Amino acid sequence: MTQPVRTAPTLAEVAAAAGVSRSTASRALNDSPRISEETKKRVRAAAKEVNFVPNARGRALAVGRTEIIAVLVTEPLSELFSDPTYSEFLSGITEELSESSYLPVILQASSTHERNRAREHFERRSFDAVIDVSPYKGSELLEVLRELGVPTVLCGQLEGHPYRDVFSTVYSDDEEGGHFAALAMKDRGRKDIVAVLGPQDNPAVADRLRGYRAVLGEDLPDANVIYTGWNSGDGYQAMHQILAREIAFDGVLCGSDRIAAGVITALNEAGLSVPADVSVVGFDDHEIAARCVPALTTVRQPLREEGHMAANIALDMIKGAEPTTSVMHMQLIQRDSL
Amino acid sequence: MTQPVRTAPTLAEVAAAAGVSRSTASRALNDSPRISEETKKRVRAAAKEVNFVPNARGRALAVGRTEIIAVLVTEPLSELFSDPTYSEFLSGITEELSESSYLPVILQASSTHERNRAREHFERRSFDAVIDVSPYKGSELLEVLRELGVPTVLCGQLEGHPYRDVFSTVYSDDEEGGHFAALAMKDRGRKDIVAVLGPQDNPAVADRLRGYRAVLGEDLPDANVIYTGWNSGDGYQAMHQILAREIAFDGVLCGSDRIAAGVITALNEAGLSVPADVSVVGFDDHEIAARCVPALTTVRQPLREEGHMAANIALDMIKGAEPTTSVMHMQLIQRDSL
DNA sequence: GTTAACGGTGCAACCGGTTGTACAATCGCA
DNA sequence: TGCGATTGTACAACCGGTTGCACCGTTAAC
Repeated sequence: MTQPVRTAPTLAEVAAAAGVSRSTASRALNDSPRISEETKKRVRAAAKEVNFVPNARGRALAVGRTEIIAVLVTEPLSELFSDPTYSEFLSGITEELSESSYLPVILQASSTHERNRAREHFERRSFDAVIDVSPYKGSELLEVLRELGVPTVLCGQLEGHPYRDVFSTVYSDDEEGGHFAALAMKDRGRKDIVAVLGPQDNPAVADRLRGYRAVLGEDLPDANVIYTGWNSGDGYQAMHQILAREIAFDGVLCGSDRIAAGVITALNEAGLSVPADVSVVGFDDHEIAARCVPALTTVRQPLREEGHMAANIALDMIKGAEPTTSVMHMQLIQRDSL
Repeated sequence: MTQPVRTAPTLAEVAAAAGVSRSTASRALNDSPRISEETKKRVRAAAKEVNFVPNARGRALAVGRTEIIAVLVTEPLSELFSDPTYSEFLSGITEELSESSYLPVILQASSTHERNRAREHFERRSFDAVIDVSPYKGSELLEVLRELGVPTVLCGQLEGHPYRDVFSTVYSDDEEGGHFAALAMKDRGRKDIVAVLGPQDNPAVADRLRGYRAVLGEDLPDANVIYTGWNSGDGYQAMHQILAREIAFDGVLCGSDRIAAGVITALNEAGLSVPADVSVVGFDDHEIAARCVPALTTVRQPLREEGHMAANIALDMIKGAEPTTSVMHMQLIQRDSL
């Protein structure tokens, strides 16, 4: 009772239906200038008739491309996506590629097993390019990609990475972002700052903290730095802890806008007013930021644009372009929480 | 200054190096019984020598398979992965496939653009099978897959879904899980129950609630049902809200173990003891459950096994097996929080 | 000594497209 | 009328593997 498996129509059938040769049919469908309008019309009609779609395997072999780009994820997916910013970045990639005929697929390679499979498919040239979302780990795979000469884009700042001249790099300047947020606090005259950051092992978190510190120095003591998750619940809980300590503070720098939302809720519950008593600055310019009460001053990270950029660089490299490095800039979005 | 792009060695080169024909080389590498051990050894040595890996494009064309399985995600990735259970499920898939030569890739298809690209690649037969992680949405794609006869596994219970006879289905029985959790509460003599669930639009959440209700009836009034996120911070915040309401309750059913962890923290802060004053039951049997104080009684959802099952069914269908439906069973894990 | 059986190998076709080149038909122009 | 230029099409090779079948040299059996 299975659906009769319809075997897909081939170019030969289309050609026969249109009364032309395979080559003419191919050129007609690819809109070659050497084919007359009349013939093109006939071939297209025939193709539509039999529901023809060029087979990826045949096409890939002929043109030497699979038109698939792998988005490589070398950390556990749960960890990756607990940071909501990644989905924005990934959207940027798919958005950009949807203009082309390329398809992005996410390749998880956190375990050794997975890495081996991935390696194998890289060697087989299953993908035309690779975008590595978290190049801090899994460097054996990078080694393989380098050897194979697969066009590769690294997302994230790699200090002194040995492959600078082989791979392209895209990142936004997290330290600069921290700078902006901290400067805003300073300009507002805030002197006793608390930071509620994301996970401690996140490199972006470290960079942002460095940015904070460069501006604030001792106004942001070690004891006032809290590492937590990225969600509003995490911010809420962290702020509770801080309030319980009964230390004096007049500003909170947050690792994400959702953290900031939770922080504001907790502050309000404690009878503190934002921004009158305490200033709060978020990070990301997530859509939640504008909806907060008060509307959240935050640092905008051009994630979507970063995705666009990564995708475009990948496409260029497929066409033979040289590797490049591209730094995206942060921007302070002034609203009412400061 | 680019790395000289090493063009990959072909089978012909291996054959030449080993002094045999292409066909013999192919058979030797595929361990055909028709080739002598001696020759195999020679060919393998030659292959190793030039670092030969069969090209995916040529191979795919010849064998009619790409050896890539698409894991289709039709909701926004951020939403999907905010539910931590998915990563476990995905791990199950990759784990199982890593035994084979197949590679799973995640295909995001939430926007129309993305769906169109996906559709195109399905039609081109870029993938040998599809595992749909959230088949509740994006049914046009399912229609396409059905028409194309692409082996497809749906993960999730689809009541009265029209494609039952064409697609395979794998799901774990969420209602049964809710049943188990609620029964445990009832057996313990708890009568005033609060439920802190996941997001309201999640189908699994609805099924679990139905399971709770079937057992508890009016012991779980509507007003005591709270929808929130999946994280401990969310549970913490939700429990704060409940405590603020000053209603009487002696049991909390949680939508995830992380929610439960947050709930317990909040209860303790409020001076309530678990399980003496309040019983708490989690969901998932996440690794956090055993580490809670007190250790968390929870419902184990066999996510990893579900992933294994989905992967295996996909492989079987590729080999021509009929579609099947497979229901995974929940299990109550008794610990100390009840 | 001839032949059948058999193990080992190579030739060539095939998978499904794309593309260089040859060729036929049409046209313009002298 | 004859020529080259131009246009539209088809033939055939190619991408890089796999595989049906024919063929070769042994060895064993008669």
